[in-house]
Amino acid sequence: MTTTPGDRPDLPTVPDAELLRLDHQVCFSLHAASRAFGGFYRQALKDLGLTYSQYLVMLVLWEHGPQPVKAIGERLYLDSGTLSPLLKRLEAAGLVRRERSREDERSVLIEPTGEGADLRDRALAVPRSVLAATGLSVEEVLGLQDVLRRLTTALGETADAA
Amino acid sequence: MTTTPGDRPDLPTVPDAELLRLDHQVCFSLHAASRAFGGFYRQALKDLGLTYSQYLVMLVLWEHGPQPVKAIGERLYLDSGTLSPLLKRLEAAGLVRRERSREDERSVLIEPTGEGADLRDRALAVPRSVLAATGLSVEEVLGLQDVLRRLTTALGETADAA
DNA sequence: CCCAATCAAGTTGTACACAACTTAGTTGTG
DNA sequence: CACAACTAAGTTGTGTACAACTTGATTGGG
Repeated sequence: MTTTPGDRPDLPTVPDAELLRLDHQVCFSLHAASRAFGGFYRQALKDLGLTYSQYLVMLVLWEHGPQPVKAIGERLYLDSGTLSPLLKRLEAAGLVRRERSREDERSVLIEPTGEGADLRDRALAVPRSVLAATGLSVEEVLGLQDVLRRLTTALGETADAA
Repeated sequence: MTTTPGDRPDLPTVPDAELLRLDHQVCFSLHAASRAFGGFYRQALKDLGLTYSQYLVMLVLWEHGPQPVKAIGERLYLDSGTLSPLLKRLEAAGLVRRERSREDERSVLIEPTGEGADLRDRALAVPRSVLAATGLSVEEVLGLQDVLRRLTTALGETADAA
């Protein structure tokens, strides 16, 4: 016990109840903020006919062009169990095409349709309203992202270790 | 590029692509961090037989005692659509009792069983390992929480407005 | 007193997320 | 060449989230 994360020699004597409360607040405030974001995006994306996760996939396609399911999954940290049905829904909505690769028959290439590509212009309104809605300064946003990325990396590594 | 974030008067001229990318990173890094946390908790809670959300409910019950579904929902920002099935699973696991209130027959009181109360001691190990796994200093954790809480509030308010 | 509005839970339907598994295609090595 | 190991998608099952709705209880205004 008495885990000392780095820079202070005197934080060991944190009582159980405090630790529990601190922990509760970290994981929970993150969870709550993520869901609040989800709620905002649900509104903002409603007339584009996209869910938040579908929007993330379209962002990847708009930014990096056609690519296999695997590559999309690596960018978004999602596996085929999540992406396969999601991509089928995007296909059913007429926004992407799914095409089995000739070079490697295991791979399926995802590419935006004309309609999917056109959607990008309308999607530009979304980030503007989101940025305004956060009420955060740009410095805070950048700082937040830095902490979150380190957190994601650290948690990912310990998960691998376990 | 005109990458002058924040404190200058000339930030309006942020090009579309930048805005889109910034936005992508905020919502996505939050989403990714939240899911990384989820993965870590999945491991840490496995031998307690709890999911992350069930753990949050138990935290509320351990900290504030027996209370109606409504109150739990207000603390965790969850509605009955999420809580009702979750609480049934906790009941089936023998960790809580659900009892219709006599004063107000609409309300259902949730209270930990003996087994549910006992689980608290074993759960104390979880926050220790989580705190260690984050790799963050206490200052960073507190700063993070502050930003996240303001973010949640701000996004919640604009959602109400819409 | 009565009934419309409100309220707490629960239900239904959709969409992630993810573990565990299956299927089919590819690759490296003996 | 053969075949085991690996890989990419997809499938299945469980568990959140959340909108929209239903049910039954409570309450406030006329």
